[in-house]
Amino acid sequence: LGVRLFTDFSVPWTRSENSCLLNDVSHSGERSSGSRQEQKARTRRALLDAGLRLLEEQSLSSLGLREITRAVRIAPAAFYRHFRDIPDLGVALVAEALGSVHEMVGAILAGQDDSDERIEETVEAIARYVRDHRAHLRFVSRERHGSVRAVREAIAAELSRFADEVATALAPGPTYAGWDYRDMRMLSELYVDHMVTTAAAFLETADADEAAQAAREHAVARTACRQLKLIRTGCRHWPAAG
Amino acid sequence: LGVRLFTDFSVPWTRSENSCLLNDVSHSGERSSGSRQEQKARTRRALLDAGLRLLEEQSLSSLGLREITRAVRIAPAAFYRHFRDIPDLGVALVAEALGSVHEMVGAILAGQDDSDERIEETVEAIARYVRDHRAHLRFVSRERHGSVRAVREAIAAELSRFADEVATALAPGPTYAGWDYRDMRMLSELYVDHMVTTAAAFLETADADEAAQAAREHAVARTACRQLKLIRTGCRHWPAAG
DNA sequence: TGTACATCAGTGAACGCGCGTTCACTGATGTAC
DNA sequence: TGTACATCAGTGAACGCGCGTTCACTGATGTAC
Repeated sequence: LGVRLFTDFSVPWTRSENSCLLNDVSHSGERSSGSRQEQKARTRRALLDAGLRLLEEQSLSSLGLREITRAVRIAPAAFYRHFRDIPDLGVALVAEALGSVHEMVGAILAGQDDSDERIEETVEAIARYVRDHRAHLRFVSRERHGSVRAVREAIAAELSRFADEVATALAPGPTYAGWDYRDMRMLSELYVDHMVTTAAAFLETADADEAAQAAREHAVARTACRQLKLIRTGCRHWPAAG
Repeated sequence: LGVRLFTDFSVPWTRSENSCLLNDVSHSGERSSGSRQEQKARTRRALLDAGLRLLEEQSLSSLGLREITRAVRIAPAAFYRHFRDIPDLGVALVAEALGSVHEMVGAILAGQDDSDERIEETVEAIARYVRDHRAHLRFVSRERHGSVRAVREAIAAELSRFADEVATALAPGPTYAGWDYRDMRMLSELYVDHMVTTAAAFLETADADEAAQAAREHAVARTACRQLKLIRTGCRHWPAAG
């Protein structure tokens, strides 16, 4: 057993849909035990990667099982060794995509203050994160309101966790001394929604011309910073005197 | 020529995919001139309605041309008399959906002040609008970041127009006396994004239990109101003193 | 008013195609003795 | 260390099906005289 996995999309050179290729992933140096499950894990990864790549230009509900297995160069039926169906793969992608966002959010929240510099660093962190995880975030942004219920719910659950984390991290700050739970929650939801909107805006700055893209990113960042500063100003004077 | 158009989804009673039905839409009372184009317009409407209905549970990229024509009970080929392809129908739906939102936004902006009552009326207007135009708004929310470029761009263009309208309407207010164009633009974009997010949240309150749905709607409305009040507070103290 | 002709929305059959799922199978990896 | 057996990731052929698009067509509506 063993198959060379492809995640590139080069045109196949054979006419047959599923070409059988010799294994060239030798495990000679590794401890033999576990190599079967390692191979399985590698195929699973290849399926997720290929799916993610295909999802940059389409939505989950139109993604074909055969399309993915073709990209990975395995037989269609092999898909079922790893996922029940396409939505199941989608849920796995959500876990992967938003799991790693938790780290970024944690880093942003650590040692939080509300200085201008902090806001600018936060927006810059989002910009960087989008640049480095474009495919994952495009997927989440697209499927957040997509037609696959299980995926929508998985995303909503993760975003709700983000709101919890933000609320917990901010609450001890001096700005929020008199705030009740509802206030903290509405603020953290506003921040999370703003983060999602900003990330989506960064995603849409993609441009063939590198300079043009940088300029558009800069514009999005400036707007996002001002909006965060406006919200911060609101926080400092909350609840409103009149 | 003439065909009875169906927009209901009842199970067909014949085994043949396209059953030919007698015309029962008589035009006897109408002036004969224009009745051909009226019939065409009626079919077009039926296609849009059926598409919209099907799109409540799927995304545009997975919507089938045959699926729509089956719902309307016309031959698949007849679709091409009205739209070039499915994305083309999608763009028509965007124009329809967001065209009517312009009216609501206009009504909200007319005689704008920033009292608590005003904010609550605004959120209530959004809730009502979502209740009355669920399918249209679900479609827009889903396709805003969907995989069909033409539709995404049409939506983005409309939202940008909303931001313009909001900026123009708010600018004369006393609160915004010292604001430059960039500030007004970032604020109006924040408002538009917030409106979109809130509308999407209302969409997701759908629940079989009517009382449960009302409760969830109320929770969304309360949060949205507080967020708008927070932003308003920010506006009143903008630019930040420290 | 009546007749001959043009228009064109909708038909229905045909096409080639790729889809998701099933199934018995293969053969390398892993294990028990 | 060697042998016999179990496991199971991946195979490849087959299935029935619905898809988007094309085409020559039909026949009611509309128009010119």
